[in-house]
Amino acid sequence: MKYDYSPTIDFLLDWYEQNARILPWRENPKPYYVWISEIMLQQTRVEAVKAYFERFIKVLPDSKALAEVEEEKLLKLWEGLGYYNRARNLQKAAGILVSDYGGELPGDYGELLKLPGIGSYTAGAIASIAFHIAEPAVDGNVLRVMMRVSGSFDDITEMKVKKQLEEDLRAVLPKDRPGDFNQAVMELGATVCIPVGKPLCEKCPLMHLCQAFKNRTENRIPVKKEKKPRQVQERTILILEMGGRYAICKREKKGLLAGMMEFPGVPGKLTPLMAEEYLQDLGYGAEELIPLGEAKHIFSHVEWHMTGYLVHLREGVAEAAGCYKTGNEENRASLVWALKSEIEERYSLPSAFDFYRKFVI
DNA sequence: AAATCGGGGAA
DNA sequence: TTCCCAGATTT
Repeated sequence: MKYDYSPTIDFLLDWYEQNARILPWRENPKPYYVWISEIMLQQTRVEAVKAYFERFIKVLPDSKALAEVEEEKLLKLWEGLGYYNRARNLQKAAGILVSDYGGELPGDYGELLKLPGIGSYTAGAIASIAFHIAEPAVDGNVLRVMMRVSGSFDDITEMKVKKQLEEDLRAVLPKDRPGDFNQAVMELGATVCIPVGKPLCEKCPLMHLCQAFKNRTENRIPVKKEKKPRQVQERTILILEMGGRYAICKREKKGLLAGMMEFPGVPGKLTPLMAEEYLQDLGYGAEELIPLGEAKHIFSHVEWHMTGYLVHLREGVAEAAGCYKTGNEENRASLVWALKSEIEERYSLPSAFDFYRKFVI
């Protein structure tokens, strides 16, 4: 249902002036900085983004630098942030900016929306914050705050609900300060109208006009569909060591952790005997096989239960084997024999492997 | 419309 | 444990 949010505007703008947090990307909200920060902030908390943002713009200060950087270096900068296609889309978009837009972001909502990695939220955020264009930026915060304000039990996981809210907000957005308004709602959602635990309604500038507060339904809004349980995958991780170097290989181009580096892995939970046999079949004669224990890593929709072994190989056997076949995965991925320092400084090894990474010395 | 894609902090 | 985060893209 359509709702008139215009009464919230002045309260939100006044509140934001007093309560805006100091954030790195707010100090100088030029389009490139707003863009990078907004991409990093997708499904990621402000606190986690701060350090990544500062390091990123130091190494890649503009879209030209981003367009030209080696992918390996880009992914290393992104290591640990997750959703790695965000980084690749960032670089694709930078290439388009350099070739079609003189290296600058376009000050137009529709043009922004065309760029890879930029959807309706991010286009609105960049347009309003960096260019003062009156477009809404509806994220999870805005949906939660506004559904509570209007007392709506609409399911916010449905796209049409988001579309409706965007439409309602576009109609009333203050033309002089659209960026401040959008940020005000998000700030309020992050610090007062919080998603988990009891919202701090007594501190809220919208308390007197909030339907959820009036009806005491703030803890029942927003409504969301329940998500399906995660699938559990057993996996055996092999840390192959030979002459002080460790084997890592590139994951497939598609799917989970696409194109990131990993320790060789095999689907299933292998016992020491099975692991030894597996290596033998591949032509790797293990000198010693040390169980490293079990580790769990939880992704959003999959759960890895890992069993790890440290395998000391005899010098030369790896060359004999030539390449490494990773379990049931059809392709044969060539191994990179890396030093500890190279794994730390050069190759992007996702956090999923943190537990076993410790055993690389 | 539903599934996929990371990781971490808080309750 | 579960939830959810300044979502976008693919199926």
